[in-house]
Amino acid sequence: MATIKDIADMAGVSRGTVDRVLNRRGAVKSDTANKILQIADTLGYSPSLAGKSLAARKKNLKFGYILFSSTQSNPFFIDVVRGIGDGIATLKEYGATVELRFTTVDNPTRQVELIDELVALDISGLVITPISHPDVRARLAQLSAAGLPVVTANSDIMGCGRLAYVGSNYYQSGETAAGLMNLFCDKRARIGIVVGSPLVLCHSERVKGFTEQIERMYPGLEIIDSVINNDDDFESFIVTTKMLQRHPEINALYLAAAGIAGACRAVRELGLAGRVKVLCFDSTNQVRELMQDGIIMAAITQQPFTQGKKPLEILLDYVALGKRPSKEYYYTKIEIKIRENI
Amino acid sequence: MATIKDIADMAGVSRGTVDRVLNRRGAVKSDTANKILQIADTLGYSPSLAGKSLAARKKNLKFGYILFSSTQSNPFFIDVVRGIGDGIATLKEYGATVELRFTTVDNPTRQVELIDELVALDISGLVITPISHPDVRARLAQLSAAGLPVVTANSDIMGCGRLAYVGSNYYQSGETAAGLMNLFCDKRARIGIVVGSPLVLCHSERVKGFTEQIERMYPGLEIIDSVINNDDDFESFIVTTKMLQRHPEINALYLAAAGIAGACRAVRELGLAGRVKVLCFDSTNQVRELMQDGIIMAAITQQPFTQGKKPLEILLDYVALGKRPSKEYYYTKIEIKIRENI
DNA sequence: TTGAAAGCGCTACCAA
DNA sequence: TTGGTAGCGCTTTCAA
Repeated sequence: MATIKDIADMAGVSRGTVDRVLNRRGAVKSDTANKILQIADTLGYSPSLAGKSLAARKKNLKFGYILFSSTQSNPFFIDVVRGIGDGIATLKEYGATVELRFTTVDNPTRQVELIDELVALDISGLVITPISHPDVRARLAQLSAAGLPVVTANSDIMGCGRLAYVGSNYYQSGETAAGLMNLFCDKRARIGIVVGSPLVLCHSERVKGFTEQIERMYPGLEIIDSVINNDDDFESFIVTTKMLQRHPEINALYLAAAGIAGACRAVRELGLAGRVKVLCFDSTNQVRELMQDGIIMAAITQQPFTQGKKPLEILLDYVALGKRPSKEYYYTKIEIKIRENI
Repeated sequence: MATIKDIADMAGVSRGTVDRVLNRRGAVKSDTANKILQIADTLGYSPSLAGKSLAARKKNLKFGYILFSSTQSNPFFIDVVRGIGDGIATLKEYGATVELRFTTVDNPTRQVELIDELVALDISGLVITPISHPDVRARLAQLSAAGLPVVTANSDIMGCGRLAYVGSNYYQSGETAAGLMNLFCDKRARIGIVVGSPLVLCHSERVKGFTEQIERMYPGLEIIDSVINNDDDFESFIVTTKMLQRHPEINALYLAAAGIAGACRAVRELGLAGRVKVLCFDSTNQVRELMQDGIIMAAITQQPFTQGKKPLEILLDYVALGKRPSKEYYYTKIEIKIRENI
């Protein structure tokens, strides 16, 4: 519980000097500096967050947050937005504010525009759910290089020099799905896959992890067919129905995208409820109900709340408290939900 | 982002007066008080934690923490202790310290002694993993009545007037186990149960939730037999072996206690690996390995870290920031772990 | 019943 | 290269 004042007293210097040494601002004679570091070390000094936070108020920090997909189109993002709200409340402690913007998944140009808009607002940090597009990557790389800390959330983008990524490990989620499927089907299944779009990175990673883990570990699982539903319930119903009719031997469905209700409706209308085992991602009220009805066996979930909030905390620590994130990848927990624990 | 100063200025009074009104200390003329409350309301005032935390340092708060079972006897508590350590670090911000004591599960007299020892140290809050015994309950009730805030952790005790409970919902864990068993065994299983001791509340709740959920929802699951292992690996091996020999029709094991390795060894030595499906609680390195080997299918876990840390935060909020806990039961998440996501 | 001021730990700024 | 000081929001104490 040593404070800067303690150190200053012991070293016979002023608090300003100690501050300069510990935070590398301004020049200090190396003798004094060493002495101060030495004392700080033996005292086990660790700065008080409360003190820092109080002092940071004068800075009037502002952060930017760009999220793709609005809450309407995908219920998953409702909890992400709740997390962001909670993060904003925390930042208020530091007198910091957040500028939040939304984009759609398919408009990289617009996303770059939004980035520029926020930068013009003089933000000192940016959280973004980046669209996988060279233009976005280039703009982010440029900003990072210029010293603006960037944190990616929910979806990552390589080689842009960002500070950290917060989100799910989609590949491992896919592996987990494979393991679950193996247990649920007693090591023997013929599987149909429904995916949103091969272009959405998180969906394709989920499929990749799933198939590769099956190849490695579960020879009894066989992937029969795979269809695309573009995350749309109606399309999902159509393509799933067709797949199940085409391959009556399918006895398990792996839903790696949204459009879950549509796929489940296909199962139900073909009279396959309970006979075809269904595994999906993310938990919504719809999923909950479908579990109660015995259509869906299990859902693998992310931590949307954390994925909304944590990135802001990382930026704050970095900018206001001078603390680099302790790791580059903040993978959230991969949870398995069934009827009883959802 | 209104501050006490803002309110004071607008009301034309001093900060002291505002403080007296907002925190109900000292007497204030009701006219002034109303005016201040009114202004605070329209400004949407919410106190700054940083400010409070800084001011709280002068109080030199001290809390007590009594945990039963040492880290040696039960690996689950290693993570609980890690959580406590993290909580202590947080409290340091507030200049608060924690006195930590350990007891064994079977010595309520000793636990009461420890409580008294801590009270003599003039603590302003107590976290305890209480032993289910009238003496403990009575002492806690007495302290709570006298105004000492008490939070129970990991295990609860009724009717002692405690502020809150942080821990798992063991009954619901049992229900979740039933649901999982049903999915893993394709709605049809003959189950053997291994339990630590019918006297340990959390074990009996796990069994109760399990059997009741089976009665309600899963008619294909049949409980064949149940044995007691006193949480000991060697005993566990013996009784599990005997049970499996006595009932060769058993094809699923529900392990509701410690002594997991012993039970699994019985399965292995009888050549039943893979044929008898094993479900257990809490994740340790042993459990991890047994999953890799395909002996254990899944583990249902608590959140030991949170269960160690959260109680301290609740006490701090209550004592230092004057914030009552938002709920009485802080149930931690019931997680399902398989080979891929453990 | 109220006001004034000091102090909790840290940072920023000005003066030396 | 260093010291001194004011101020962030809140609590507490002393004086009025």
